[in-house]
Amino acid sequence: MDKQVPRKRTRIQREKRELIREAALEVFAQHGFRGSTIDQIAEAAGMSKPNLLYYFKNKEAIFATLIQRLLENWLAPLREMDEAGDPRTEIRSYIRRKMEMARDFPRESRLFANEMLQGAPRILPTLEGELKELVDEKAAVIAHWMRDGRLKKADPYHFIFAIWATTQHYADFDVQVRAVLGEKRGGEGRFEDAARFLEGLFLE
Amino acid sequence: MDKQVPRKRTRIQREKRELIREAALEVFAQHGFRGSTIDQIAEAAGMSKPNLLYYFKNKEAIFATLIQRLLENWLAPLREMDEAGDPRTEIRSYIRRKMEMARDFPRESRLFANEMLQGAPRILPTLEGELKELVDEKAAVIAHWMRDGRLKKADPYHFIFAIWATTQHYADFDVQVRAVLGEKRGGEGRFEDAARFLEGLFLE
DNA sequence: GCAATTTTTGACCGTTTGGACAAACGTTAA
DNA sequence: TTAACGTTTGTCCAAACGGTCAAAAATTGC
Repeated sequence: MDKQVPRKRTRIQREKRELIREAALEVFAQHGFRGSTIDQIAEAAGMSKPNLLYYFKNKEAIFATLIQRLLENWLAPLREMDEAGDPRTEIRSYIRRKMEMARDFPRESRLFANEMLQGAPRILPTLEGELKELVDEKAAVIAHWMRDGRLKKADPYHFIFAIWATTQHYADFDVQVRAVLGEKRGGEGRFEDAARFLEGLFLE
Repeated sequence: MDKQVPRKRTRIQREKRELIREAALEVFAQHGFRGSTIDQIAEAAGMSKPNLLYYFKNKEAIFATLIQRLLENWLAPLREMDEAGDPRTEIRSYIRRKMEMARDFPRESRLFANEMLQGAPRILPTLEGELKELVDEKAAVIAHWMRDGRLKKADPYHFIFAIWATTQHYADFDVQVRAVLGEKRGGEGRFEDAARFLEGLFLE
């Protein structure tokens, strides 16, 4: 039984694999896994399909590396929430960071949303394991802050959900947001406006 | 040029078309338009592919009727918000209704989310037209309430976005919510808990 | 009961899809 | 120069896909 040892990668392999990931993110985020084709990704990456399949053994493998990398970045901001810090400052920077992610990495957000809509077939274990653990921990921190009267009392889990929902909304439903806000308010400033609003909402 | 007159429909046609819509909603909501196949929908509806295509001329046509019906129901709750009513009561019932929709019609919510993620190719005009008009109108109502000191001051547009985002989150990201809440709190009561939390968030 | 109509089916078609493969091409280092 | 290795391409395949069609089966109206 020859184990699948991760081969040493050449410079070209590293570059091309990154290029493919970039292209695949674009395509998967818009059409989901089943709705995307290898040809689409290959074209977006400026190479032929067989060439792409030289770097990734199949469609699943491309998706897998994206999802894996996504989850690392996804949990990072919440991890940074520090029990020792000032509650309001901590919450405020968490909202800020989440909002910046919605602005700067909308495709990652949409990829995640797509996976959720499909019932999270590939990351359910991570959600029930790593994510749940992290949220349990941070919810306890928030609950503690609330008990000490340093934050308005509320359900800490739904508090976290609400921050997720509202911030990611500006990435996932960006079309709708821009359509409703129209020319004037739908410009670049919309993320800044949203961040300010959310700070008021969650920290009033 | 023979116009496509909407034929009179038999009882069977009405029933089967409804059955197909039901099946298609299930499939489209999970996989999006491109990710869904006619065969999948036909099987979910308990009929053969050619039989399904006897009732709808193609995949697009099925999707179109779903989207059309969806938009009507989607705007209804916001339409009911009444300027003459008590602001806090109006907001509270809007949140309640939206939350009930997330609980009772999660597939509709996911279908909508899927369309958004793909850039709303089929409903962008409606968003820029009908939806924007409605939101403009209701945002003005809310702004008025706020100016009169009957509601805490905030940006009315982002206020509405936040209600959409948080309520729909419990339908679209249901897997995640259940995974994080776990056995105990992830049961049927989660929608009620969420509704209570959101009332506090938006109205306190 | 029977003719007209509606519904269902199986067989089929052209295209797209994920993926395999060998051959050709390029690069490097002895 | 050449052998070894990494990269790219064109060709091919089987399965899945969206959709058509004629004919069979079921239903309806008289």
